[in-house]
Amino acid sequence: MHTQAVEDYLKAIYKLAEREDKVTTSLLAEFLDVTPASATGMLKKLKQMNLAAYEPYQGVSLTEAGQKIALEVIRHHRLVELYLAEALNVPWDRVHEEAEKWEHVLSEDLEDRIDAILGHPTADPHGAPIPDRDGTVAMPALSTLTDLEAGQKGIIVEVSDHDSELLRYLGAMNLYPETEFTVLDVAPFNGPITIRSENSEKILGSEVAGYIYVRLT
Amino acid sequence: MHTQAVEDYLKAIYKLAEREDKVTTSLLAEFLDVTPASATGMLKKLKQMNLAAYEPYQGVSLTEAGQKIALEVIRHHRLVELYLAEALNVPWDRVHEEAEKWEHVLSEDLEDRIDAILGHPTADPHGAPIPDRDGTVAMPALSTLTDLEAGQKGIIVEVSDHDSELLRYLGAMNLYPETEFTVLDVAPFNGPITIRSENSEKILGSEVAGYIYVRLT
DNA sequence: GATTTTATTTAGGCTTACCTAAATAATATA
DNA sequence: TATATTATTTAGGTAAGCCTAAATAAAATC
Repeated sequence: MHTQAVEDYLKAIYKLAEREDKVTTSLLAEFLDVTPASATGMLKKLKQMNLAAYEPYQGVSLTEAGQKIALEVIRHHRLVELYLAEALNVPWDRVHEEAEKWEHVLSEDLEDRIDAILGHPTADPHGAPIPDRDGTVAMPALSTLTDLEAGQKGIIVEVSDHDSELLRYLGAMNLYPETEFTVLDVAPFNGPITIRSENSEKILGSEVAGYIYVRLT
Repeated sequence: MHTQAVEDYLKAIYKLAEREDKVTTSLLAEFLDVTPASATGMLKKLKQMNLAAYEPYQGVSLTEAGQKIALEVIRHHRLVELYLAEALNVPWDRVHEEAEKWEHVLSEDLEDRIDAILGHPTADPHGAPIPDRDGTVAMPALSTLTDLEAGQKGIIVEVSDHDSELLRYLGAMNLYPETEFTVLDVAPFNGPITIRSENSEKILGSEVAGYIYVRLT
């Protein structure tokens, strides 16, 4: 078993690598809310443990072993999030922070029980995919709502879970994963996007729209 | 929030004080599986924080503040144990170790949800009382099975949860809390005790019988 | 190409909670 | 009472994981 800090770093590197082409020390440090110096120290350690490929000044990436652990942690996290939402009715804007603590104390046995009770789910409450036990994840190429044009129809697949304020806002508008919609209007110059879903019109600013990942239907 | 080590020490002191008239450094150290020197260090710290009354060479006891925290931790632990057993079907000989990890990451909000789902229970799967939110515990004076004589009837209230081997043994015999029984025979010289419960006779060695807490009916 | 700015690393410290070994206090025994 | 045994504490050290400040490398700008 690795320390919580090691697990957190691996998870962070994995997540950053998904959306940045180079994971730098300072990016990682900012993400984890530590100083770059602390991140440097941990990166050396991760390299030492063969969990990350790291060359000074050149950024970092995960080794296969590191990625495996990262995916295990993410699997724990997302299973717990879903369990909290489904079984304990924790509102979706709070599951993230609770799961952040639980993911590190979940035994494999309990993971299996939760997985079974939930019926081997494939996505967490925000629509993020739950990695398999063996470390495979479905990673469909998604658009964000800002990529669409008036007239297009789609379905919400996932929403960013980093800001709970955003989640409350979306929840209040009933914009959850699986929600279908039609784009009615896209105002120019990064203006608001108007959509129709569940028979009501909703107007979203472009920043919010950028946090909503969709699939065209 | 206190560190996990602080919480563990407070809980240990509370539990030891229940059954020993003096909680010494070495007793505590043995219970927590650390060296007496380490325990001394933590006791100084707990005194410093006003959580424990401690005089060198004189043993330790909890202050009111310390006891409050200890009871909160124990409440968390026992609620989680029960939840694991009821909701996730974790066998009763394993709930203790899982709860040991969870008790430190349980938010008050989640505690409330679990408490409500379980219907505000008063005892964990081993029959140990669950402290109230405000820190009150029912502490009935219990006998152990070894205190009884042939012919007496009783009900199992609680069993010791420290040894999972014991729990499996008792579980195999269906001797859970709430089980009613009649003492048929008590062999002399700490010999085996024969009881009848659920229409079958069971013979228990005196060591095992000493771990079973009962109430006469 | 020289200089400034930004990114990153190194150096040295801190805290928590543990350890071992040595010293001292309390208790038991002769 | 003197001595031996046991219990406890003190002293000094280790490992993680964080910090700040100073040094250095890389990139951007003149």
